[in-house]
Parts: sequence; structure tokens; C-alpha cells
Amino acid sequence: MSLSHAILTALLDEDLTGYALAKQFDVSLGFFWQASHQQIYRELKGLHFAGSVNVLEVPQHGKPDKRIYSLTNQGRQMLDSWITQPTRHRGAKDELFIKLFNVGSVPVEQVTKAVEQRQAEHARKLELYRKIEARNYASPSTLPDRKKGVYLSLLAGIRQEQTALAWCDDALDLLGTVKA
Amino acid sequence: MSLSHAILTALLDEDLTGYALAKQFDVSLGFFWQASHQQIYRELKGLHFAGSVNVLEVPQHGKPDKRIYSLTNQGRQMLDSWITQPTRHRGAKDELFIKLFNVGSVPVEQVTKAVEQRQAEHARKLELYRKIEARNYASPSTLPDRKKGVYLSLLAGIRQEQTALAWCDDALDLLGTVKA
DNA sequence: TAATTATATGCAACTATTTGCATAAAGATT
DNA sequence: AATCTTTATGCAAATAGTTGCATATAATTA
Repeated sequence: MSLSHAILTALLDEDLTGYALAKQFDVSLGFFWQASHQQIYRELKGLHFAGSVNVLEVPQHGKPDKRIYSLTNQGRQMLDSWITQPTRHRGAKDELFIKLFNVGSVPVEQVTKAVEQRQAEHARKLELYRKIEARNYASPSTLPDRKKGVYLSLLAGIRQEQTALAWCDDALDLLGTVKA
Repeated sequence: MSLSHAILTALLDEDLTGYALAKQFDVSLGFFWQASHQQIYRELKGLHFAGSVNVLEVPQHGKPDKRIYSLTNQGRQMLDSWITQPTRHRGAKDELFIKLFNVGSVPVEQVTKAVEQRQAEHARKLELYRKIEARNYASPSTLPDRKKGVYLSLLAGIRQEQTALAWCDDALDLLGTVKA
């Protein structure tokens, strides 16, 4: 049920359409909880039905009417009580490690290639996070309270990518010692 | 479709029952891909139907008959070709960060508590990984090829937990500066 | 001796997520 | 002038994952 909470959270600061929410989920919040536009539209319908969000319909010509969603008091309360619930931690699911478990049984070059691809991904992400950091969080000591959590999330992202990158180096070294 | 590959991977070294597989998924492989016994039984049925595994039925009295699964050549080939496919990376989904995005809008103590709980989880996991490391991977330089991938996975786990623990410390510091 | 844990399998229902399709026009690029 | 991207919504089907239940015995712990 967490997608709904992620959506409500995104609506804390501004009213948004499903489309705009989907874009938010491609950055920022989406670094930690990604969702497709289909999921979001469906969930918004449910949240509206449950009274957690309001809709403002804005007629447009040509395009479908815009539906701008905003938090209701009930929606805020939902967030409040969700925060107190135990945070459940879905065990990580990462195919790369399953592939690593195959080393010694399948051609090692393929696994090496997979690690290299992952390395490139981590590098790309780290660069992106760094840019966001430089642009919005240059002086973390003077952040308003409302931004501190977002900053901490970004910080977690940065460190995770750094750790992962360093691991990739070591992994490639060790994989280099495996006989083909 | 990755659960099937994870199961095939677990069957590389030894033939296992669904029950034993489920236990494997609670440790080792399960650190990177967890699955419930219901999922595993369902998937094994499918893999058998597809000819990727063989079954040896061992009658028992009292308990249901044991069904010991083993890899077929076809199953091995499935792994081989899966390894060459691009590794898809499900974006991480972690509620904790959604909660962090709420800082400044909900009582901060609740978020702090969530971080503390996560910290304890990371500490517990790190300790467990360390134990496994000490027991099985004391001298990584002399590992046989077949163990190198598993070791690298463990290493990734250890570093991830370390990074996460250090982040928890910093997060708790910064959350301490947020007005209730 | 009673209760719990471990062994061993599985169905059914529900929830969540992904993938493919569909529509429709404005604006940007080639 | 034709193509591509962005805006904006959504359905339907398939796949994946969770939760609750059900059975039945042996071994261990309190």
C-alpha cells in the first residue's frame, strides 16, 4: 500500500496532475520509489474514491481534461498515521547477485560484462545525484526543516552509489582471476 | 522471471526439495533475492512442466512425499542464456525514504524512530554477514573459482550495511536539529 | 506432559506491478 | 512537410508477490 503514501507525500508541497506525478516519480521521490504512470493513475482514482485527495478538473481542448489532485485533511491524517506504522523493508532483489552465484558454472565474461554495465549505471546515477546536490544542497547546515529529509535521502543515494562503484572495481579484479 | 533463475542457480551445486530451497532463500541467495515457500513450490511446478528440472519422488510416511528437484541439461542451458541477457535493475523501493520526505510535515520523532529501527536491522545483518565471512571466507585470495561470485556477493552485502549504518548516524544527527 | 519448532507440501484469494495498447493534439526538430 | 517528443489520460491482460489457510508427523524444549 506504499504507492499511495508516496503519492500523498508528493502532494504535500504542491497540487499535481497524474502526469506531473509520474514525472516526479522519474526523479526525486522516484530514486527511492519508482512507479509507472498506469500505476499512478489507478492509485489516484482509488485515493479519490477514499477521500484522501480532491480533484480539480480543468477542461482542455484537444488533450484530455487535466485532473489536478490535492491533499485533503483525511489524506494528511493518513500520512500521519502511516508514519507511525512499522517501516517494512522488502528484501532487496537484485539479479546481478544471482548471476554472481553462477560464476564457475557459466562463462565468466558474461558476468564480468554484467558487472561493467552495473558500474556504468552507478557512475551515471552518482553524477546525477552530485549535480542535484551541488544545485540544491550546497550548504546543508542551513537547510530548512522541510528539506532535511529530502537531503538525507539524497545523501543516502550518493553514498550507496559510491559504495557500489568501489565494489564494482574489486569485483572486476577478482573476476579477472577466474579461469574462462 | 528471475525467481526461476534464482531457483535454478540454487540447484547448481546440489539437488534440493522445495522446503530446502525455501530455507536457502532465507539465507545466502535470499540475502539478494527472497521468496516465500508458496512462490517456490509454484515456480518449481512450472519449471518441471517446462522440463528445466527433474523430480525424484521419495515416499515418506506421515509427512507428504519428498520431491527432490535437480537441474536438467535444459535447465543449465536456460541459465547459460539468461546470463547473457541484460541484467535488469528494479529501482529500489524503500519506504524509509518516503517517510524522510515527510520530515517537516509530520512529527519528527516518528521518523527518527523509523531510522533507529533501520539502524538496528543493518547492525544485525552486518553482524550476520561478518560471521559468515569469518567462517567461510577467511582467506579470499585462495578461493576456488566456484566460490568467488558468492564471496563477492557477501562482500557487497557487508559494504552496503556498513554504508547504511554510517548514514543512519548522520541522519539521526541531522534529524536531531529538526524542531518537533 | 504440553507446547513449540521443524519437516514437507500445497491451494485460493488478494494485492501489486509490468507490458502492451489506445487516443489526441501541440510544439519542436529534421 | 514529415517525424518525433511532450502533454495528458486511461484500459486490459499478464506476471509476480503476499497473506491466509490447510494438513500431518517427529523432535525438541519448557
